[in-house]
Amino acid sequence: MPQSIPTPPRPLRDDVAIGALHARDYLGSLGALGLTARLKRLTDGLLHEARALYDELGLGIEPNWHLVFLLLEAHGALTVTEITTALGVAHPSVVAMTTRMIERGLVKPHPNPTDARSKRLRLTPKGRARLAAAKPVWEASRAALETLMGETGVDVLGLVASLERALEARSYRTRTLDARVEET
Amino acid sequence: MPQSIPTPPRPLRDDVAIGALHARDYLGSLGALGLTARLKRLTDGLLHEARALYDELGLGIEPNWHLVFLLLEAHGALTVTEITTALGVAHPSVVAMTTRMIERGLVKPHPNPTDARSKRLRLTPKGRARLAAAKPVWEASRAALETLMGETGVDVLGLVASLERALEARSYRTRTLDARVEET
DNA sequence: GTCCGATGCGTAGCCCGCTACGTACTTGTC
DNA sequence: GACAAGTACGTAGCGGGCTACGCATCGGAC
Repeated sequence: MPQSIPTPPRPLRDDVAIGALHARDYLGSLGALGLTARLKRLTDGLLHEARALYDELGLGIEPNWHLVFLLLEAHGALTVTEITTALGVAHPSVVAMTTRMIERGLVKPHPNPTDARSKRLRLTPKGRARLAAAKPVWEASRAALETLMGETGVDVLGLVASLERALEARSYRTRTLDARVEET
Repeated sequence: MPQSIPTPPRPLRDDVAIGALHARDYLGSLGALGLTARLKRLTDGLLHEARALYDELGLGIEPNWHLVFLLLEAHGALTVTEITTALGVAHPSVVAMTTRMIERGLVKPHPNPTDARSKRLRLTPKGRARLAAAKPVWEASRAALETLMGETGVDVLGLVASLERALEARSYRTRTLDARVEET
């Protein structure tokens, strides 16, 4: 039987400061209840650190453009929809990224001869230069992440893949609703 | 030796559509390079699903308020700073959350007799009612997450904790910079 | 050829996280 | 008591994600 949601341990007097509450301690004490918050903190932290690092190194790009760069390098020219399906995000997110990449002259839209609705995006010379400058950093980042994962002694990539698969098979929403019914 | 960043497999003709690229396949093929993006997708997905679920059930709260509710329930009244340190996020994020909770009448600020700069936040009756209504859902969510984690056969919470510890000891930024130097 | 549903892209609007900065109020020190 | 340094909170501004909606174009059915 899983531990239930913690109830007030001992309601302190309201005019008295609580003792030092530390994030890792508090979130950790919640078990699965704090999991999503911790994961969000973790991934947001990685993103923000990456952004700071990119600025520091003067890469002139956003960390999130990473995959778009690699995709365009590998395939020459892609439409917004193609990028969207490859990355598995909502298309407005891709539009937002590519729009800014276009504004900065890293990517250029070319009319699509066979379909006037879409346009193919291609890296500009400047975009290719930024990509080349960023690659060593990505390579270092990859090495750092592999070391980090190695330290944990867990197949992190495999775990992420199995979580993706599990949630694709049965969504978090469904799982929660089902668990709710069973309780009743 | 780790695999390096994939180079264009076979640059397609630009006016030709690429084959079906699927998110899980593409991101998975990148190994560690796609890890942060996949984690972000995963956690954002959980957040958005939770939001939709809360709306569907008419809870009238945001998923992220979860921890603030539990914290206030357990400690009666807390300042913004106390919540900030407990959750381990930047204080403007907490301000944003609590401001909206106050606007919706779930939380009420009380002047702090010993320090005019700060104010203590306390749940209102309405806030306590929302909390009570949400608890069963959190309980179901916890059960669902525990089952999900169990399916993976990995100690997910332990893994997250060890990642947090490892990154706290040596930041992602530092790790990447160091890996960069070693390459040179 | 015409019409209607499907598709591609863009915008609007909401919430999340962060850093940088401003403004009170406290506190420590001379 | 006065002043500097530190602290608590709030705001501004930037980037990220998503859903809902609008508009033009495509494509298949008739």
